[in-house]
Amino acid sequence: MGRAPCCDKATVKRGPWSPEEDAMLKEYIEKHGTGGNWIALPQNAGLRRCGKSCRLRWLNYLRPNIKHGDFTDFEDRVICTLYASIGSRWSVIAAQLPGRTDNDIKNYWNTKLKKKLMAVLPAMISQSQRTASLVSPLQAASSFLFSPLPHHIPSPPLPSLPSPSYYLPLALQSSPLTHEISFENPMQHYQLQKDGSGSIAYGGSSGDGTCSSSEANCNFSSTSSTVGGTSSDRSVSYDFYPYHGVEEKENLVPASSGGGGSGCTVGGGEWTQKVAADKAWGENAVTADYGFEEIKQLISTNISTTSCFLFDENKVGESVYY
DNA sequence: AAAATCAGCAACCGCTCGGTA
DNA sequence: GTACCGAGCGGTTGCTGATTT
Repeated sequence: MGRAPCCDKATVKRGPWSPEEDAMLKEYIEKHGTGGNWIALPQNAGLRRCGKSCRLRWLNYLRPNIKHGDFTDFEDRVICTLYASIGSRWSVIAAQLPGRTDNDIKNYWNTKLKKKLMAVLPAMISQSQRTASLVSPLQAASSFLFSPLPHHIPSPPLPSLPSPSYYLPLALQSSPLTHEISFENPMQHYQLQKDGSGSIAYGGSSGDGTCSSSEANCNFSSTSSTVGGTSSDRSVSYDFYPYHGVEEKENLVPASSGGGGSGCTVGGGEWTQKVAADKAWGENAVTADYGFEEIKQLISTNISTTSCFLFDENKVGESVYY
């Protein structure tokens, strides 16, 4: 037996919304709010629409401060970085981009961003293979696609951040920041140091957790991490997007209790994702025929190498977790 | 100029999750 | 403890305008 439909499809209007319907819905919600009951709302508002349809229309189109149109490089980066970290959780990604809806981002990814990456990656991969570059194909692709972020983004001081070292992509950082503050503070400078296990962990500096607009090394994005030291000492400066709004299970796990120094784990392992070893850039031949998963894995691999810095010199090609 | 193809996006569908009786 | 219900989410569909043949 199937689930009962949420509304009577025979009496409910479907398809595109007319301006009149938009006006009715907008007027009703502005006057009365949603009342936390989308099912009853269309009837109260005098609309012959399904409650779900009303909700969708409001959230994706009529809600105030909705941004439509071109996505900026900054938004592209946020989407790519978060997609690599958490996958297709569009609502979470949308929460990081004020004015953007999950539907918008999803459409944008599927129609443009994915293709953009696909178009550039093959060339970048072959280049990195030719030059045995330390820069991953996706890093190169990202640099190619996205110009550096402007340094004039206002950055009021951030609250202190936890100081322990972490083995997680900082894109998964659960921050107490408000949405607005988070947006105003898209960058956070972290120092990474190689630890004794061969992995490199984050070392957040709680006392100096600000990133003023005048700081020249505020190069947000995992794909544009700058190597702050020599390749031998592997001291790396890393700038990240303070991610918040994730569930408890996604919270950072301190290195001391986490993956034992051999991997990047998330929560109780529920979000642990295996990245196929043979997708590791530079390790094996990579074809230009990328599918959705391949792109994700490539990005993930990139995140692993630039955000987690978990490449184990002794076990090259071993599965990487994040 | 017309037909075919492509791309973008709004909207729908069905599932999961959380709250509650 | 469980069944039910509504909200929310992500995947998919289908319409429409743009572009190509």
